[in-house]
Amino acid sequence: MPLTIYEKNAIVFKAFCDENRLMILELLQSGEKCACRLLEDLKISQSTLSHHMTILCASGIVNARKEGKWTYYSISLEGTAYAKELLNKITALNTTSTHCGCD
Amino acid sequence: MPLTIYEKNAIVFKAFCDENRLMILELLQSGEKCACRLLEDLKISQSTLSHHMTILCASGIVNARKEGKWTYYSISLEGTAYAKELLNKITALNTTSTHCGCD
DNA sequence: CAAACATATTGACAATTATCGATATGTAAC
DNA sequence: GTTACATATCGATAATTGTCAATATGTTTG
Repeated sequence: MPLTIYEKNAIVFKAFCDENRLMILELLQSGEKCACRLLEDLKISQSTLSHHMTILCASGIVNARKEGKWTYYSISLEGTAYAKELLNKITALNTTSTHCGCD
Repeated sequence: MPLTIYEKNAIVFKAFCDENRLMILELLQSGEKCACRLLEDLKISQSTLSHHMTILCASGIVNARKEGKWTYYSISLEGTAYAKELLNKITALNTTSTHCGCD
C-alpha cells in the first residue's frame, strides 16, 4: 500500500530526531564527506552508520555520491529547502477564522 | 545525567516524525482545541492521544492550557519559531571553506 | 457528597528502530 | 586474479516508542 502524506512527511523529519543523525549533519555542515571520514568522528559501528545514512538519504536532507570505492555524503540544498517549506506548512495557523462569524 | 544538545534538539523534531502527531498538528492549525475534540477526529484511544500531546508539548511546538475540566491545546508561535531557527542552524552549510585555502 | 465527565498516569504488550558482528558486494591496487 | 579497502546488507538482539485497557486525578453538576 502507498504511504499516506503524513507518513511521507514524517520520513523527512526522521532525519532530525535522532542524536547520531544530528551529529552526522553537524559533520556535514563543513562540506561533503565520505562515510569512512564520518566514521572516524562517531562512536558507532560501520553498519550502524550505513543505516543512519540510509535514513538521512530517504529524508532527502542528505545526498549520496559514489566515486570509486567511496560514497560521499552532503547536505542537500533542495532537501533542506523542502523540509523548511514543509515545517512552515505544518505549523502554519489557518487565517480563515473558525470560531467567529462576525463579519 | 543532563541531556546533550543533540538529544534536546531531537526532542523538538520528534513532534513531526509520527503520523498521528502530524494529524494532530493539522487539526490544531485551525485553532486551539481541547483533547476531547481532537479525539473525535482521530482513530486512537484517549490514553494514546494523551501520550502524543505530552510529546508535542515537550517539543515546545504545542501549548497546553487548562480550563476547568478541559485542556486546550494550540500551536505555539514561540515553539514553532524556535524549531524553524533550529532547522536553519542544523542544515546550514559553513561558509568558511575547508577544502580550499586559495585566498 | 455522589455521579458524570475530561484528562493523565500506569502497566502490559506490540511495533518500530537502533545497534552490532558477520558477510556480501563492488572497486582499486598489486 | 588475489588482496585490501569502502560501503551495503543480513540476521539477531537490545532499546525505544506506540498502543490500549484499566485506573487515578481533578472538575463540574446535581
